[in-house]
Amino acid sequence: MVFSKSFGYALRGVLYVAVLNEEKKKIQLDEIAEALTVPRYFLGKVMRLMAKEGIVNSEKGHNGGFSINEATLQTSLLTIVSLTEGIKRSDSCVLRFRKCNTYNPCPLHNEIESLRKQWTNLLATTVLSDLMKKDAPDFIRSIATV
Amino acid sequence: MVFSKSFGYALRGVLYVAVLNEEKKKIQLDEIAEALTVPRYFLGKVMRLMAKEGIVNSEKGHNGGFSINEATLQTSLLTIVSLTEGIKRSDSCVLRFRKCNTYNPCPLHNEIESLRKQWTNLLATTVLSDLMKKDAPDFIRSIATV
DNA sequence: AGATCAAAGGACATTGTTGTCTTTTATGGG
DNA sequence: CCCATAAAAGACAACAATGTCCTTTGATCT
Repeated sequence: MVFSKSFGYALRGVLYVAVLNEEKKKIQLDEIAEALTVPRYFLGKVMRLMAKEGIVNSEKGHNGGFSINEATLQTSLLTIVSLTEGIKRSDSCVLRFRKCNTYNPCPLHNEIESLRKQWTNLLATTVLSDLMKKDAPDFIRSIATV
Repeated sequence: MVFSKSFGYALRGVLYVAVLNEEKKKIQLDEIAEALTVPRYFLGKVMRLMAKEGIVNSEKGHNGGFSINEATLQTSLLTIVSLTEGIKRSDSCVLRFRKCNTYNPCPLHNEIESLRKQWTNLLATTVLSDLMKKDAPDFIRSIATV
């Protein structure tokens, strides 16, 4: 129930671009990294992945930078988790028992499945716009550092 | 909601010792590692930690090996998680927002806290004896490999 | 066209987890 | 007392996640 740093950088980076969309359409990596106090080049890789997956737009050169698109605000947390966590948190048994599944469940299988479903459901139904506050400066403060 | 390999090795190693207690009191590392198909020396470190924390007993030399004690079967999953996961999965915000807490909650704070509590409660109230089956061979098969 | 800007991409360092091997220490048996 | 045995302990290798730096690519502006 703890996600990678990559996930945190991705989420907060995209949210930063999204919340500033009213003010300026294009945001540069340097600004994001500084505002969020996040390692610049590592954030670059993460944002690149977000752009490649169509969650944000990115443009090179003069007046380049990251900007939101039609998909951005409707992107679910589950999408970002999936992209940044790889296949790590798959459906393997939490207790790391052998061949634990519906037909051959470990002793906690049902309880764990129930929690896992609630958890996945929360991530799947929460989209980025659900997380944003109207008050941009206040919101930025809330995502500024870990 | 996925634990480290160390956790899995610790849990399954201790369970193996516990379920064989009827047959023989002392179990050697070699046997555990082979039965569970687990890296021997790494398991050694993990079992050493379990012994140091009093979750199992260990004795050197002739007729040495690991054995259970009064605490073993009453050890909770939360205890083993805490020992093997360090302080990683602490109470920091799952969304990795800044200073997220009761007074300054992130947008998902309450939902996440609720799930986190259910999860912690499950781990805290489940002890090793809850996981074990009467049928030792069958149980060993169920924990034999990941 | 040339200069400049900003993301893309690749090389490499650091750190933490996992895995392997060797030596040391403690215990019981002959 | 000496030897065999088994865990303890420490050194080191492999691997993945994270973090840093440098070069390349593509776009815009003059």
